[in-house]
Amino acid sequence: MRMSEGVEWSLHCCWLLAVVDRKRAITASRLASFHGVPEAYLTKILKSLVDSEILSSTVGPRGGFRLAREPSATTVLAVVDAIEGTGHHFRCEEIRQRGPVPLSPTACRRQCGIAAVMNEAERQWRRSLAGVTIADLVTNAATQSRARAVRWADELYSA
Amino acid sequence: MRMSEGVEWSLHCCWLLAVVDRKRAITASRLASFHGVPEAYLTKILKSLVDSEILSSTVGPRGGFRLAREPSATTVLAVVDAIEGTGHHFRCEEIRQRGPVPLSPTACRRQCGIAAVMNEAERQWRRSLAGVTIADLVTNAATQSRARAVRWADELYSA
DNA sequence: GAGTATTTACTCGGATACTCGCTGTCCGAGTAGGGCCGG
DNA sequence: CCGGCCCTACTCGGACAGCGAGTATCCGAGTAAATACTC
Repeated sequence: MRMSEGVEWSLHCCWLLAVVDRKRAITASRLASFHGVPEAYLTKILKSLVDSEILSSTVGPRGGFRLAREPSATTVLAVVDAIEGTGHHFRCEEIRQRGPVPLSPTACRRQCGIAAVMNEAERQWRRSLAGVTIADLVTNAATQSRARAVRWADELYSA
Repeated sequence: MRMSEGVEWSLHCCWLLAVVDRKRAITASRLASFHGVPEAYLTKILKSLVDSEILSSTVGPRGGFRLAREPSATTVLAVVDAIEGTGHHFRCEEIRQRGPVPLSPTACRRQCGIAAVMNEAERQWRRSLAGVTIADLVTNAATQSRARAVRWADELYSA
């Protein structure tokens, strides 16, 4: 049950886009270079974020990606869901209805107790992630982190 | 980020072992039959539980598996960890140290803010799972579920 | 100098291979119960 | 009848294939800016 690598990349990209000027788009190539990750695959990840309306993309010269909304309007949970999908971690296969002595369908109206426990835990997980926004990530970031991002972005603009 | 199927099987097996008489071992073959899952693979799963000292196994005739401790002494979290491993869901690859403008190692002493958020969410998830034991699962189960398990076990004993 | 058609370079997006972990299976080592023999 | 020995059937455990999701990559369609030309 490891989380996809794309989640880390996505959050770092959102963070970077929030730190630098939002009016200026950043290309997938630049984002990949800054983070030291393969460009082609990152593009695929970014597309998922666009599909979820977390980022917006502009094609052609001077194009690239930018945040679709204010940083405070996008939660970490939304980013995770965009990459990992919204399906439950624990998928109840209803094995209580299998075997030589299956439980009657009427008794299965009530959700399996095991699934209930797992889903409740996942709910707590989602609640925690829903409480943090991209803006919070920027606020809590170390000064040095923000500084290097801004410096890098300035070099981009001057060139 | 889907959870392994073995988790569901493990929890159902632990539940069943807790419901029936604990002094009597149940073979992997019987457990697989009751739940309608492949026996060979279930054996592999059960071995993980034995390695984690959640179950104990007895070989030879009249052998099988049984709970290693009281049902109230084993949490759902322990079962999940036994199958999925204790590694973090979110593995921080420290991409802030990569790229053309890497963050200085001294600044990386403090944990990456993104990793901190993800780990906190996982902590909430684990806390929720740690609050439920196998005994709780038995208590909360529907009467019909317990009844069919006991009936099935009785047939086993009589044979 | 201003407007416009054209060029052009640059962007994203979908179709296409590759890898690793979960899934599934098999047969062999080891053991404890059950039967047999002897006293 | 009772005790001990041997046999046997049954159990788990580790080694061996198969598949699907995630990972990684490439090239083509589309676009908006820059440019050159005309009025």
